[in-house]
Amino acid sequence: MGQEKKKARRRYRPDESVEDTLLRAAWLYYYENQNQNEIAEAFGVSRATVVNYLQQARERGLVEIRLDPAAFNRQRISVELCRKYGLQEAVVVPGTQVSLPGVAIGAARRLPDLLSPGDVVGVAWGMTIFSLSEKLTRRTIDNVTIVQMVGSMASPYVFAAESCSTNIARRLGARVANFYAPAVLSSAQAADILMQEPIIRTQFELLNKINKAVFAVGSCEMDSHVVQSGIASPADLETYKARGAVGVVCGRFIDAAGAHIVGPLDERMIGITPDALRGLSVGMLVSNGFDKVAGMQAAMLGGYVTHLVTDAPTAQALLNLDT
Amino acid sequence: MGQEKKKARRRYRPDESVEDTLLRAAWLYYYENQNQNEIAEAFGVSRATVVNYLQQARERGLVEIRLDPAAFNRQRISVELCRKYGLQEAVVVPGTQVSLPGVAIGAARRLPDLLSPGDVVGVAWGMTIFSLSEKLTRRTIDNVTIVQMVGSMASPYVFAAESCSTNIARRLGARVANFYAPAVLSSAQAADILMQEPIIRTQFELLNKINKAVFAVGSCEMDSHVVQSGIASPADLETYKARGAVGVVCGRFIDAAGAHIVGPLDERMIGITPDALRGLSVGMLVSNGFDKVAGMQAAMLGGYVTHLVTDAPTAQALLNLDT
DNA sequence: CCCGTTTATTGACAATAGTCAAAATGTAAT
DNA sequence: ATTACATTTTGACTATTGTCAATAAACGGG
Repeated sequence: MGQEKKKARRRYRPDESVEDTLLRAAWLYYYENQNQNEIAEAFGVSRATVVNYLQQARERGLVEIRLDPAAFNRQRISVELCRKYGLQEAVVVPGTQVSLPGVAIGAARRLPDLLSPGDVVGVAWGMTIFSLSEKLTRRTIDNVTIVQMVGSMASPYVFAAESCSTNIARRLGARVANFYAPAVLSSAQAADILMQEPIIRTQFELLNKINKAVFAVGSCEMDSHVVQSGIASPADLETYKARGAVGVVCGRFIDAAGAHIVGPLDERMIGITPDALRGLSVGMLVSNGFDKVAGMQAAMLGGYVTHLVTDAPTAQALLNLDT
Repeated sequence: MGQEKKKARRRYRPDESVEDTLLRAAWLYYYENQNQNEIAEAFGVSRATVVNYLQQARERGLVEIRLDPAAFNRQRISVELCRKYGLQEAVVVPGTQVSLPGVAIGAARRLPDLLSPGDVVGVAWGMTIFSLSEKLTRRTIDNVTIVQMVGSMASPYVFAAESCSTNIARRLGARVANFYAPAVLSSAQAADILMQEPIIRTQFELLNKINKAVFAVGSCEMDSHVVQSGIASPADLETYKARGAVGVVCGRFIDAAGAHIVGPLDERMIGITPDALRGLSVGMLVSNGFDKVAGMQAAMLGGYVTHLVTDAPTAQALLNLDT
């Protein structure tokens, strides 16, 4: 009838679930290499709408773009790190800069692949882990439990400590068990009392069941996370440093060999001890920065780490260290 | 110095392996959402070169774009197919047309996910399987053996029968065991003699070890694959049809319930029998087209199928059938 | 050292994709 | 019905990406 341009004006598409539409669009675009114009025509919508469909499909996790993890492990620097520290895997984020967002992306992309149904995953908290938690894309893994490994603190950063575990759990469609306790109390007695609380005991029982864990190391500089977050005072820090501390894992100080240094703070702390991190099927250390190198090495020598995520400059620094 | 435009003319990048470069480019592009201009600048090359890097990264399988398999299984039509035919999974390729390339892409994208190290995978041959084999992207899975399930024939198509298994094996980095025999011989005696040959016996021993299989069904129309490829004469076809044949699996005729119809041809054939396809951990049926519907249903009722890949129109036709 | 060959790279142009404010549609309350 | 509000879609504009023939560097004899 020669008046095709008179558009049958839009209606919502009720006859088909939204996901089906997104999936169809994504299929044509990514698998059949049709362009947005062709898809728009096939669907009878504008191209801009197709752009939206594709965006939504990506947001919902219907489309996943991933770099082959095996390729990272083939990198020279990664191979050398694995050999030097006996790691299962080292993801070295490319780039010449020390980049927190970079390692967070790297860890976020890798983590879901390392999890299986039934896992109980311990999660520390801090800037790095929080950043990781935000870069994770939605991807449900059945029957996973995320367990906060260290009590919360009023954070010096913009995020709440428990949001690390909570974010991760939400994005993975997992259960979450947070600590309803501060990381450090004012006295050993207070800590003891709290430790008797059923809700805290339950958390510790869960901590005994973790088979995988994700954590960073903190440095022993004065501006480090342990101090900033109020877990340790500058004086505490000095005490531990005098006893050989080179890094912090889950709020606990470790020496150059990775051994847990039990000091005055420890009896007032609520959280996992490093020893419980040994022998897990996945111990993912996510850290970068030259100030962390000593601590990272210690953590690896201590046997807490099976999977390392860091960036190229930090990786190189780790390789340059003496063993 | 004001003369930045004077380009330091290109040299090959020797200091770094090619893959590292590709991986770095892909990282920045896909994970850090930098555009090609930024990457070109960072690398000190032209943007066109970055385009090439990214293309190569995709070709080498460093980048993988995948649609969430779970999403396909959430589709109404897929759920209904699974229920009706007791399948583990039904991948229904979106679209309103019957599309061979479509199902080939669908199967090619799904197949690697279903394989694990150590698998021995039986592969039939035909137009569909060949198409699948060409759409597969390179992705190595350790210690996989691909076994041709049906003897070869001078194919009426452009491809050689054994190229189905060979292509698949190559793309998966797997071993391949092809049949050095025709699918059908002129007499039962000839078949018997051939069956005694060590090289053929070895192949059959391997066929007994397959734990997964990929195949299509053929129709019983006069223009069907079995006839075209010379396995069956039109007269043979009529004989089997008179005995209730509705489809062909691995060159063997099956009835509406999926039972293998043993007829005059069978004793002259070299290849797996349908019964050996039952009980595998993956039996992937890849087929589409209205002429195949009866055969597909028969194959599913016969218990040969755990995973179905088809297109939307064919899927709908399968659902419309009486059981 | 020269010269043909191969490979990697580039610039200019064409094609494709993303953005955003405005308009159309759906929804829910009055 | 009518209105106010939220959501979806759209067109026009801009940004980004892909193509391809031309060109420079590396390679491999003779």
